[in-house]
Order: sequence, then structure tokens, then C-alpha cells
Amino acid sequence: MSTSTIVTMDTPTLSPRKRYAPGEGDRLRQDLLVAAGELMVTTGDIDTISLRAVARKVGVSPTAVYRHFDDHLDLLREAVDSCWSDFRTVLEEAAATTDDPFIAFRAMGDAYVRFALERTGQYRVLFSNKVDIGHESSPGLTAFWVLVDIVERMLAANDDPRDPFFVSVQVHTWVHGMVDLCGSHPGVPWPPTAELLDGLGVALELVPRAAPAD
Amino acid sequence: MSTSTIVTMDTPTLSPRKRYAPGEGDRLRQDLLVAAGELMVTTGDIDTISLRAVARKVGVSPTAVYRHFDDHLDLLREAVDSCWSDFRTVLEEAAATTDDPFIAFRAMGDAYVRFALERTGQYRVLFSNKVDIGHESSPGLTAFWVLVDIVERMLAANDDPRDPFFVSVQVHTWVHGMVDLCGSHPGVPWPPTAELLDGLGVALELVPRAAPAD
DNA sequence: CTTGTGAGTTAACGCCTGTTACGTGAACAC
DNA sequence: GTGTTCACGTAACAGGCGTTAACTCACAAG
Repeated sequence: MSTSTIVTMDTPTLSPRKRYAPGEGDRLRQDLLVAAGELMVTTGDIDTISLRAVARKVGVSPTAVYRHFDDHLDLLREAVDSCWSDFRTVLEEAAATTDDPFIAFRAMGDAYVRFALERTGQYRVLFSNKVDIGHESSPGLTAFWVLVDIVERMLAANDDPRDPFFVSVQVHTWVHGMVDLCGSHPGVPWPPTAELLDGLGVALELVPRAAPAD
Repeated sequence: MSTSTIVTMDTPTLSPRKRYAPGEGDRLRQDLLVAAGELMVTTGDIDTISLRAVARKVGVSPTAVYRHFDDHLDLLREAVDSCWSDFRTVLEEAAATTDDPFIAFRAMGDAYVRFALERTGQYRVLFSNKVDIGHESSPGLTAFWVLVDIVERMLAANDDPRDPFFVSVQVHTWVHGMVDLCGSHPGVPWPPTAELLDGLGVALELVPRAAPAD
């Protein structure tokens, strides 16, 4: 008999998985990336994600990975890239809902916080990535420039002479600190994130300037 | 012959290490903690620090660890504790150099940033620790209350009615975001940290209030 | 000189890992 | 029907890991 009852770590326990038809083998590639992304959610650490674990989650043998990726690192790199792409899309869509920079700013902040707190593991992989994946900064930077643009428009509306880049760095570092700290220390009685976001806008004067009393 | 030329991963390449004399075996315990701390500096991730790697760094066999620690997790937990203790000492000493809360605030901020940027790996272990070490929050909290005290005195000096705890959370989240982001993405052209710290004090109004023009 | 004993070491176990070489079986082309 | 090709699977490798059991060996006490 070729089938045994022994369940090793490599044999999936359920869903014997029909193999994809010839020509659409690239779908497995996508499945592997999704599985890697899901593993990030629970581990929050990229170098504890083994090639075998990803294959196991999809229900495929470890060697099947090599048909679609050069090696372990290549798989992880692509998975991180696709995660960056998700994150960027979320932020850009939130920012594009309105032309009012103040509203867009808050929408972007909310989206940022929601992503970071709902998909904490992935967020950690993106931002506390010590693995040298190569071009680590560029995918995140494109979303950052959207923020700089919004900040620029807010400052202009307020006749505020501050440097938009500097203020954007202030915004991003602060929001990152909030979500990273709250996400990693859930036991601490943090103030609600909405309140913290409000405080950020007030402290950095990124709210519509009140019309002077006439 | 009992000595072979084969260098396995467990045999140290240099310094055959004299064993400690009877009675002072506890010194190896300390050596192991120091070695674990040094590994944190380079890895920044606690669960890639293997028991064997720590033993290797000290120049001792893996099993020697078990004389001083229950198991792998016990070793890591003690190492993290000792790292927390270092960090707390640095902050408290910086804060205790003066009675002026505004000066103490800045000194504490500088010390925080310096620790985080010089010992990035250890800082990451302390604050992005997803391993459930048990009492994860308490050692850091004691240093946090020192901050709350300083903030309280600053607010009092300024007749500022804000909640010291809330403001302290704002301070800490922001500083954490700054050092975490700068530390993990060294390629980005960050503004100087001193400038960012200044901006933090200004934005959160944690500077001596200017005397009203008379 | 004998006898412990403290401070380690050696050998081995079972497991998980990335990676290679090779096999297999179904779908399509002709 | 035959052959090829695509989409995988099987078996095996070498090496790292935590952990256990048993051993060694210098030094101190009596």
C-alpha cells in the first residue's frame, strides 16, 4: 500500500487537494503567497516561517515550492512584497475617498491603525523587518509620499509654514509607535486609539484652523 | 585520540576556556546571560537565539547550560529580564541627574534614544517581544512611572490641566515610534533624532511656558 | 592517600529544516 | 493510440535544534 496512516509534519491532515490543471499552475504560486501571508499573521516574524510550513498549509509537498520559487528566500521575499502591496492599497484607497485633506488624513490614519491592529503579524513583518530582503524601503515609501501630499495640502490650507516632509515623519513615527506598542503589549491599559489619533492631530496642529473670532 | 581536528558547530574555535573553580560556578551563569545579551544585539529576535548558540559563544558545551538554567526558555527569560534591568537603570539614572523636570525629561529622552539606537537588537527584543515570557510588562512599567512623575511635574509647573498618564503615553508611543522606525530602516533620510525630540517637546507643550509679555 | 563532589563533557535520541535527484500520473497534441 | 509535457510527489541528504543519560576529571576535605 502506498498510503499509510502515519501523519508526518509534511502530510496535510485534510483536503487531499486536487492538483491544478496544466496551464494554470501559477495558481499554486498565488496560494503559497497567501499561505505565507497567513503565517505572518500568527507568527509576526518572517524568519520563523519555514518553506515546509507554507507548503504544509497549502497541502502540497515541500518540493513543489521549487517549481514556483527559486528557494526559501525567494518565496519569503515575494510574500513580503505582496504584503506591502496590500498595505499600500489599503492606505491609498482610504486617502482617495475625498478631496478634503483633513478628512483624508483621518481616513488614512484610521486605515493605518486598523491594518496594524487587525493584521498585527503582517504589520510587524513589514516594519520590524531585520531580514535583508533587498529593496526593503521602496514599497513603503510610495505610500509615504501620499501622506506627504496630504500634509502639504493641510499646511497650505492653514497657512502653516512648516516643512511637510518633517511633519509627515512626525506623523508616521508617532502612529507607528502607537500601533506597535499597543499591538505588542495588549495587557497595558492603553487609551483608545481614536483618542490617541485625535491627540496626534491636535498636537501637530493638523486640524482645520478655527476662523478667527470676528 | 580524543581530540580531533573536525570543528563542529558545538566546538568553540578559540580559547579552550578554563573551567571555573568549585564554588564559583555561578560565574558561568552570568557569562551565559551576557552572551545571550550580545546575541540579542546582532539578531534582534529572541527566538532565533538557540541554547546551543549561547553555549558556543561562551565556549562551553550545550549541556553545561542545564546546570544553571532549567531549560532553553528559562535561559531566555533570565536574559530578557537582565536586559530590562539594564534599560531601566539607564533611564532612571538619566532622570535622577537633576530636579528640574524639563531637564530630566530631555535627559531621559536622550538616554532612551541612545540605548535604542546603540543596542537596537536588545531594544527590539524588549519591545517587540511576541514570545510570552510571562510577566512581560511589569519591568518596563516601573520605568514608565518615572516618566509619568516627570510629566506630572512639568504639567504642574505650567498650570497645564492635561492628564499626566495620557500625555506620558503620547510621549512614549512617539519616542518608541521614532527609534523603532529609524533603527529598522537606516536607509531612509530621517531628520536628526535631536530635532525630532525637540519637535516632540514642542508639539506636546512639554517645555517651560514662556512668561506672558507684560 | 583516599574520597567526594562540583563543573563540566561526550554520545545519542528524535525532530525539523532547506535542498537535490528522481519518479509518477493525468491531460493534451497529433 | 502514442508521446510529450506539465504539475506535482517520494526518498533521501546533511545539518541544526532541545534534551537526556552517563561519564571525566581537577581540586578540596578528611
